[in-house]
Amino acid sequence: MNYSISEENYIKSIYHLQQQADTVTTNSLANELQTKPASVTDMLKKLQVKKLLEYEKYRGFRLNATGTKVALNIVRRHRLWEYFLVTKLGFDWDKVHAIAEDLEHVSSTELIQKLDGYLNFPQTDPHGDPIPDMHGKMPLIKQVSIAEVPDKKTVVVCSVSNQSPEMLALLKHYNIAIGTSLKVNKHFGFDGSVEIKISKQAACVISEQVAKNIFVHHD
Amino acid sequence: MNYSISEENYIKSIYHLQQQADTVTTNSLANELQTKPASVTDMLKKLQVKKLLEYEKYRGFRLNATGTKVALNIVRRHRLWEYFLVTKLGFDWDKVHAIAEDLEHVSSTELIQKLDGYLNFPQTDPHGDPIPDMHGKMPLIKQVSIAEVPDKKTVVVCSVSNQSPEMLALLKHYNIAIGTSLKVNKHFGFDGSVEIKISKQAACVISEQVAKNIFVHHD
DNA sequence: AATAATTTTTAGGTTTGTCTAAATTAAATT
DNA sequence: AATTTAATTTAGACAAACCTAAAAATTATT
Repeated sequence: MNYSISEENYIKSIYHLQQQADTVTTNSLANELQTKPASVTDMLKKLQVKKLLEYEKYRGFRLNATGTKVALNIVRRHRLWEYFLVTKLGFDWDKVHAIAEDLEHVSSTELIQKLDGYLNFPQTDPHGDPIPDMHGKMPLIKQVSIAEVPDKKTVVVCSVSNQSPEMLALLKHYNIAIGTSLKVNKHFGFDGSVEIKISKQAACVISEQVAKNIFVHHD
Repeated sequence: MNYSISEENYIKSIYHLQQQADTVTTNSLANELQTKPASVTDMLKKLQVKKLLEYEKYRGFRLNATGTKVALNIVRRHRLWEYFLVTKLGFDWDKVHAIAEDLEHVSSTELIQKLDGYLNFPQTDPHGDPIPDMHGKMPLIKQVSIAEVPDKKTVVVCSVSNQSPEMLALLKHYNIAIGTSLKVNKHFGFDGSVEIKISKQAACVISEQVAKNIFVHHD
């Protein structure tokens, strides 16, 4: 099956919204896609006819197994291209999203297979988000926020849940990026702040709010 | 200015047809694009309004300066992607066209700039066709068919004008590809056939017809 | 030069994806 | 429980890009 760019964008957005709430509403999807609720309803009918989702009028909707597989394929393409743009073309990781948004719709399976191999089968994209395999299987990467890491443990940053410009500025200031290895020295019970140490830099303290948004995995 | 995928396909096809005849007809364009003449007329009106071509009813049409620039940009993107697909992803050069056809419509200038740099500013695509630069300037590569090369000269294959499956099979048989270096030993006046020698392989004779279709430049 | 054949354009219709405005259903409030 | 508010859907239009069939213009043939 082949889907239009528009259909793919809807499928992908539904998939993303489902990660948070398990059933998606017309308004939230319209908002996500910067379109009008009436347009969403129109497209839902189409996707339902194509048997990609469960949909009951006025009741919300969610992707079924087929729809999820399609979504994961789009996510796979998106994240592989992001990885390519950062590691090969030298883009900053916070600037690749829009371009990957276009590239993800080029749907040659052979292209994606070869790209995957060329990139050496990366497990996560530059933001630390896992890249589904050909069959839609996500690599399991146990990730924990810094707030939950025991003292004295060394970990590797693998994703950042809040990607606002403010957060990115902060990360740049602390010199933290995906792949950065750091040691969690001590948690301060009073305000939940955490002292961390990055390789040869001086130790520094991050607030609980920041600690909760930086995810890491054991080394 | 930004153009739709459809508009870009029309512009590119007009450009290609202009290379041969200098004014393009509705039917030939319809044929090139696998569409109907009526659809072509519709699009021509649009492109005329956007001031990309000279068009007189019933009289044929051609891209103006602006249109040509747009076309060259699309050609540039197409050829850079083809080069990428072959040299980085390991595709066969005769299989990349369709995929590049999709990739060429991703129109981020920054993407193409970085891709160009990553590929080391190639002058020609895998078929030996020149890649226009950012401003639409084509690199001048003096190319001559093997039939015209003087005896005893060593040259590098840079393009093949006939790209039929039969021709490609022949090239594969002789072990000739873009970039292959070969020595032109001797022209046989009787039938125009030519003896060539490729690096460590035994010398072989190609027919005049083949010699006329393989273009080379001096080393 | 008149007619036949071909090419191109116009007229009007279809599909996809969007929209606004109105109607309907569900949820929240009193 | 009745009513107000909010969310969703329907109805009807619109633009882009395509189509078929008919009309108009050009080119070729006799």
